[in-house]
This record gives sequence, C-alpha cells and structure tokens, in this order.
Amino acid sequence: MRIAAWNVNSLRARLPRVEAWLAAVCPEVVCLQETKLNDGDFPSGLLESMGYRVAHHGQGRWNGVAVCSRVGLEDVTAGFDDGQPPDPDARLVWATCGGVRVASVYVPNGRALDADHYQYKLAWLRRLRGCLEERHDPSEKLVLAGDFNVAPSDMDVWDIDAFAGLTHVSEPERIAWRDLCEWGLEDVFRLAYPGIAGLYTFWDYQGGRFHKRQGMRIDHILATATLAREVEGIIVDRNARKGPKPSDHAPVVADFRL
DNA sequence: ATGGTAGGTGGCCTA
Repeated sequence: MRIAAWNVNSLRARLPRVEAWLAAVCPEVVCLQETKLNDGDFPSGLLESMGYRVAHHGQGRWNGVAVCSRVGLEDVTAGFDDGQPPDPDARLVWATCGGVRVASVYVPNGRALDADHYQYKLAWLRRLRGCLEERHDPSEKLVLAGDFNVAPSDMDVWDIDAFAGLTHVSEPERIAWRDLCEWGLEDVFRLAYPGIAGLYTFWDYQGGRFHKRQGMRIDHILATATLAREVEGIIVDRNARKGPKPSDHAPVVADFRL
C-alpha cells in the first residue's frame, strides 16, 4: 500500500499538477494539506474518476485537509474527536483506509516564537497526542501523514544558524513533536535514512531556495511500529517541486507491505 | 537599495 502526504498550497491552483502526479504515482492513499477550499468546492468528481473516495475537512481561504483513498474510506472524523471545543481551523481529518487508520495532519505554522499562534501550535500538538491516548492504541495500524511544521533535528534544515530565533526548530516544538512520537509512532523517513542530512520536503518560494538546496524536512509520515516494520521504501518526490506552478512542498511517498 | 514569492481575498493576511 502506497501512502503519500502532500501540502499542495491551494488545491485549486495545483489541480493540474495534482492530477498528473496522482496518475503517475498512483498512491493508494494520499493525504492533502492546505486545500484552501470549502467542502463544496472540492473537486470530488475528478478524484472519484481516478478511483478515489475522499474525506475533506475544508475551510475556504486557508487550511483544509483531505484523505483520498482507493482502498476504501470508512469512519471519517473531522478535527479533534475529544469532546473539547472544536479547533477553529480545519487541520485534521481521519479515515480508515484498507484497514489502516489514517490522519491528514496540518500543524499550525507558529509564525514567531513570541506569537499567540506559536502557543496554539504547541497546544495543538499536545492535543493531538491526547487524542491518540484517548482513542487509539499503539498496537493499531495507524498513520499520521502531513505537514507538521517541525524540523525534528538540525540535520533537517539547510543551515541551523539561519533559523536562530525562528519557529520550526525551537526546542519546545521539537519536544512536542517527540512527545507525539513517543506515544508509539516512528518517523518512517528518518528510519530509512538515519543520519543523512540535506533531505527536505519544503523549500521557500523566495530566493531560489529549491535550486540552492536550501530546504527543511517538515512533512512527515508517522506510523505505529506494526506498520513501520512493513515499510518497503520511502522517498520525497522532488520532481513535484520542479517546473511550472509547483507547491512549495514536495510529496512524501511511503510503500508498505500490506 | 531591507527587496525577494506565491497563495488566498479584496485593497492585506498567511506561509
């Protein structure tokens, strides 16, 4: 089973690229982030014509996440399912696909270390961990895939000195990310490429960052141990960052023996 | 020379 995560930075703007990419790569499950669409504007017809069923948790303008699956789609849940007041942003949607519980995850950016949004980000990560504790067990086949907006270690950014005082690399964010993983999730990409620097999923549009290889690894596929040991391979499809009108993120694609 | 890119919306905000 091939599972992919891709922050498309507007599905409307990216639709031709997304369609061509799905036709070429044929993932069984793709988790999209930043669709920037209301549910009614989601291109369901196109995805369905390609064999996918879709769970979209949308919000015009910003955010918006989807799980698209051609191996079944059951038990859809939008947002945190913890009985607390709903998240004002559409950043999380769950579905069961071919026996795997899958979440498309779009963690808040954080903006700046002194911003309210940074506290929202830390609380959001803690709340996600809480949902796992309440509703799930680490022995399940479960995947969190998406844009976590955290570079877990210094080797996951092109120059740690360039990020001094910025979000995505701060210790509280990294601790919150590690706490999430310590519930029982593996960073499947890092498992496959231990200790290898220079492998990124996001490159800022500004300053020719992609061509200078100045990126960050902030999009992740996290899997429970039962799934992580079934990984055949995982890549970042950098080709999707090339050419006309790319997203600033490249897809992460993992193959599982399922 | 304090810029630059791209997405949304609507005359700025977000990433």
